[in-house]
Amino acid sequence: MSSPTIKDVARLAGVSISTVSRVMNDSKPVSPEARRKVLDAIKKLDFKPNELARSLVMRRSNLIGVIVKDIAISYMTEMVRGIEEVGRMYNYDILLSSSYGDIELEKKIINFMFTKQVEGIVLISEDAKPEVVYMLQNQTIPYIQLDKFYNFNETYSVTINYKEAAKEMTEFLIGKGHEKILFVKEYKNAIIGQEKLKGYKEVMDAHNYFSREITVDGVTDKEGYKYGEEIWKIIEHEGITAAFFSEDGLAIGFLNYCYDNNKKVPDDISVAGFGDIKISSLYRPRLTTVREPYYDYGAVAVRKIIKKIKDNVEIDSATILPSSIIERETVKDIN
Amino acid sequence: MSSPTIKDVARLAGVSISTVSRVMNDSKPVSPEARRKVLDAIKKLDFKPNELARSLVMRRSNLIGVIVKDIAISYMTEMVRGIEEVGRMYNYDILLSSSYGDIELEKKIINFMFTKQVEGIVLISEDAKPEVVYMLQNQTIPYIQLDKFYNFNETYSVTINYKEAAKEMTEFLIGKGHEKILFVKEYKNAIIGQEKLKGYKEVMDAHNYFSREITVDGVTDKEGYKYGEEIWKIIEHEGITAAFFSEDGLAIGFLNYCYDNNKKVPDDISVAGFGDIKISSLYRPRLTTVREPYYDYGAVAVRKIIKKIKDNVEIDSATILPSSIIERETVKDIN
DNA sequence: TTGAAAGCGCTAACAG
DNA sequence: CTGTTAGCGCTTTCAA
Repeated sequence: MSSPTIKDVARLAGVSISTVSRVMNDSKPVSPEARRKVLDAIKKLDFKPNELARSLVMRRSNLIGVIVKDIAISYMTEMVRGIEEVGRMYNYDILLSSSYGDIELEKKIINFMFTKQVEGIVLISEDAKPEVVYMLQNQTIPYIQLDKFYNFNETYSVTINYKEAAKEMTEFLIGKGHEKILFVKEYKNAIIGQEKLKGYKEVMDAHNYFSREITVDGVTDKEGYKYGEEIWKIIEHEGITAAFFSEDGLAIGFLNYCYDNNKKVPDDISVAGFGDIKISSLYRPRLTTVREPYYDYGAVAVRKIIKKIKDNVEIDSATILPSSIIERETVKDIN
Repeated sequence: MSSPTIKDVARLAGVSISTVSRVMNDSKPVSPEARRKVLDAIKKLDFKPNELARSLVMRRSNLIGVIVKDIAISYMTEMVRGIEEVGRMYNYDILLSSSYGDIELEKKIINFMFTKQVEGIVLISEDAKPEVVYMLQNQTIPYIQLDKFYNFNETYSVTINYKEAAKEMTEFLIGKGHEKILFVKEYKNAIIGQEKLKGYKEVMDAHNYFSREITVDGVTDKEGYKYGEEIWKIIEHEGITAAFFSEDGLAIGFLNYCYDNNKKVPDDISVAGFGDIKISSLYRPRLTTVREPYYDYGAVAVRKIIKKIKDNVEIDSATILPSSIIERETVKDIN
């Protein structure tokens, strides 16, 4: 009934369990004769080693715990993909859990992952709470935080240079002839949002253009839509020609608002986003935006974790990846 | 250095490891005194039981293996969400792997999951190959297949009644005054696509309307776009007023084609989809479509698996969930 | 109510 | 090259 064990294989092959173990792992020389018998027995019994037992004795679970806020958020999915693909290259498997932003649940999940003996953790929670970060810091398993909005510099992470990226986009807009640019910033105290804002401001200042911002309470299309009217008022009132959203979700929501209210993009207003989430290239008009390498965030993160596991060498706390401007259809050249 | 074990707790508490185990699991009466000492020790050492060891002896991993074609496909994500949320309710964790449609990899993953002692498997591969299904059938771990395009009736699954749903949508379109309706079908031999087509045809026949179909080699917006021109020719040539796509992805691609080629939806052509994937309600104009309960597919699937695990009672091979028509903006009332 | 001991399936000295 | 043995960290008889 229950699956065969190494013992069954040994018995059938007429050797000891050590020999079986040795051929399975190629860990020590085994005579061709014995090897053949073992291999035969394995095939005959359709034997599959119990990884749990192996993990127990090896003290290696080959598991990476991934905690996401919500797997349905498309950019998180991209990250998970990166994690999974390179994880598999190194024979690591993914234990996945969603926290839905519930901090107590998140803490429970982390503890739970410890009990499952994960060898590393990547936390994708958008806005990890200090308590949680603290938990992670005060233990020995390597971890990386992949937070799109908040990130604590003391923590291991992989990001782009948000400020530089925002500067580039602002320059891009200016290059297209825009001087009155509105910056729409996510959340109130999102650290990363602040960075983007800084970049925008620096460039505007350098050009002696008047900078104008509005902060929106959220990051999704819902909020972009909700604030549409308010944003539009500013646009009209101040003669804004381009709106630079700190998040694609917000931009898409605003695009929806425009569609529903008969404002033409980019004729009536140019809009730029930040992130290049999946929908941005699918939507019409296609969103011009800053591309963040989500897949690579994940890929690099596991790579760092695995390196730490293998070599136990301290990893640099932050890795900065390149970003780029993706020009599509929502920004008009008004030169 | 390494984390404390049950032995350490026992030593510190001055009791045997059995006693520690008993208080952890409430498995047998323990004197209040001993319990207190154990609890103290646990707290003092910040002891976390090793689930691997426990699983080994209990022969229960509390793991459900989930194999998806690609986690970045949005409806799959929804399913995974359902799996995860109800899984957690029963204390099951998700071991996630993507197959990217590679059948050899898929088989490897399945075997691998067996070695990890998963207690159940849910396979979300869009078009599981017979070989793979065969593997699943010839072993004892419960499994469920969640395939959107192909599904083998002999296999455990949870779906909607595709034919009925397509009938409803066709009736809906007719109710809006459309008589010349084009059905755009995914793939060549997708069984589920056939079902939808049947539903459409039955209704058209019943009304004595001429049915017209085209089969497209794919299911995503890419193909919907690619076939846009061909579809449009048919529309013009045959005076079609509404196009019913067997998949939302296809419909979105076609909507993009229309946008890029200055065809107005729904003024020039009405379009309906099937699935209600995430983008369908975000896109403008919003897509009128058939809603499939993706989250519930996943939720019901695990529930069935867990029931099988717990009660070892045979589960009905297919569960049919309700679907519904979501009326939005892409279908015009031409009555 | 408790502890000793066996064992889950496997790996890794150790001796031969 | 091979078998014996001692665990990995935990649960669970079995006696006491």
